[in-house]
Amino acid sequence: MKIRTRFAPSPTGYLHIGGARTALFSWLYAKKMGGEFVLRIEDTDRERSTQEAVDAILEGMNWLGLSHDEGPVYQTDRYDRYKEVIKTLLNEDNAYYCNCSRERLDKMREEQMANKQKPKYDGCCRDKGLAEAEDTVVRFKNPLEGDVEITDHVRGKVIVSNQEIDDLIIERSDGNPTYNLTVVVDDWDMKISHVIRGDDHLNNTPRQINILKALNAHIPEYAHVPMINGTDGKKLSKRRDAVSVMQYRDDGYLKEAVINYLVRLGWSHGDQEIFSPEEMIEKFDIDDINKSSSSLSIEKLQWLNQHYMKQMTPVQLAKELQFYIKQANLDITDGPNLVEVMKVYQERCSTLVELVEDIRYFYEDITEYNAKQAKKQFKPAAAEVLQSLKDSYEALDDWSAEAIHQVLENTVEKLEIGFGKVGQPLRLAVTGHGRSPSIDITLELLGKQQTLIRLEKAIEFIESYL
RNA sequence: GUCCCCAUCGUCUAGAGGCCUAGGACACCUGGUUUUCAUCCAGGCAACAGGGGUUCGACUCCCCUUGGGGACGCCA
Repeated sequence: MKIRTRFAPSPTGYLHIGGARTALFSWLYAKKMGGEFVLRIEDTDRERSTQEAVDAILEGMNWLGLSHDEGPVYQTDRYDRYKEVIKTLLNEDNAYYCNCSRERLDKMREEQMANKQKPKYDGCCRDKGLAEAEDTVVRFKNPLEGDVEITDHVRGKVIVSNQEIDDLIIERSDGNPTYNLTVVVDDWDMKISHVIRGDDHLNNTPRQINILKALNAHIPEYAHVPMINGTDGKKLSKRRDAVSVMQYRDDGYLKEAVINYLVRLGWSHGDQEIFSPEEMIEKFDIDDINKSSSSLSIEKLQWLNQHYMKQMTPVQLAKELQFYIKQANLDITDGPNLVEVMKVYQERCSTLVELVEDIRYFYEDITEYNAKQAKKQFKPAAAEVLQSLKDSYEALDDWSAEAIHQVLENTVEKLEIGFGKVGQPLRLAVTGHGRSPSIDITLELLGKQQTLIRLEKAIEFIESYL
């Protein structure tokens, strides 16, 4: 049998990080098995589904490179089919019309809760043989006795008593089918062999299996993957955590890092931390997915991101950075060649956003000096050092890192002070803060003219301070 | 409340009864390299939730407790 997996989000918001991981797992498994990955949009909730959300999900999938082999299939395009299945269920006495009012249902639930019982539909209309009417819904006739057994690739065997499951609504009073019916029909029709989805659906599985059985349909294999918690170990929260996948891109993370981070959340292969896409496909297996939920760790993501940034070629990195340069409103037309800057900067940052900010001084005037550094480096004596450097650099024709470095050494010797007393004030003068690549390379990239201007400014700054 | 699921360092995890004095990674700390920062290298701190069984022997199996999560919708 051909392996077919699917990702079936409901378009009520962006693609969130947990959904992305589920999609990744489904995608990896399909790829590994030489199967197909289907994208299905579960938009039967007409109230909440939006086109913007569909676009956002597609954008997220696209960014991560989780391409689908089939779809996107929209459930709203398949209403005729759902109607047909519901009719079959009705005809075969596996479903019935129900005219219980919402008020009655609400009241019943309340009473059951008060009686320390699990709220369940009491089957009031189950044997009434009601006909379709204005306010009727269709309910599935769940078996009254026996157990449902789920064999899950992550959980193992899970057994649920049918007494725990009530007669769920499969068609709303407005004629729209509901989730539990549509997933079942779609997974069946689309010949989905493996349903890989979030843990939150585990409780729905027994009722879905019952519907499948009533339909005499093939029951797929299941893998319910655990949830992802926020950085504090609690449920993901929009306020604390970056939940949307695109937020990670905007925050300066490479898709390679995000994918690698996600694959290791709930899955592992021995002690290996870094996986190329090919390795992931080769080594991933749904039987190796962990049972317990995991928490997000931005530090680890940052480490992975830095790893992938270091691994890129300067040209690739420069290309990748374009998006962030635009976002940061930085104009790089005047200043050193970006690729050259990447060469000396790519090991120094953990996100692309940070990288843009770190190289900003090459392309824009310094508006202020880092206060802490200024206090430390811009002491009165530094003005003299900077003046000496400025004089020497002014006279320097060969603006190469080697020559620049030679000047530095000469200055150290001439003034009889330590390297730190020269290098650090100089670094602060030209970059505005205390960190940069080797100071000679930094100056070379910055250029002679800018170097002299900034030295002059720094000297003025120190003198005005006195 | 009822049902279902889960439980190893702060975090991600290895561990499928003896290989465990519980391994790796991130973070953190220390030292080295670096005129700075970062990288890199060396080292360190740090966990089997608790209690009962089963067994010659439990991180590994069973039960209970505790703690966390999920479901209980005319949402998906």
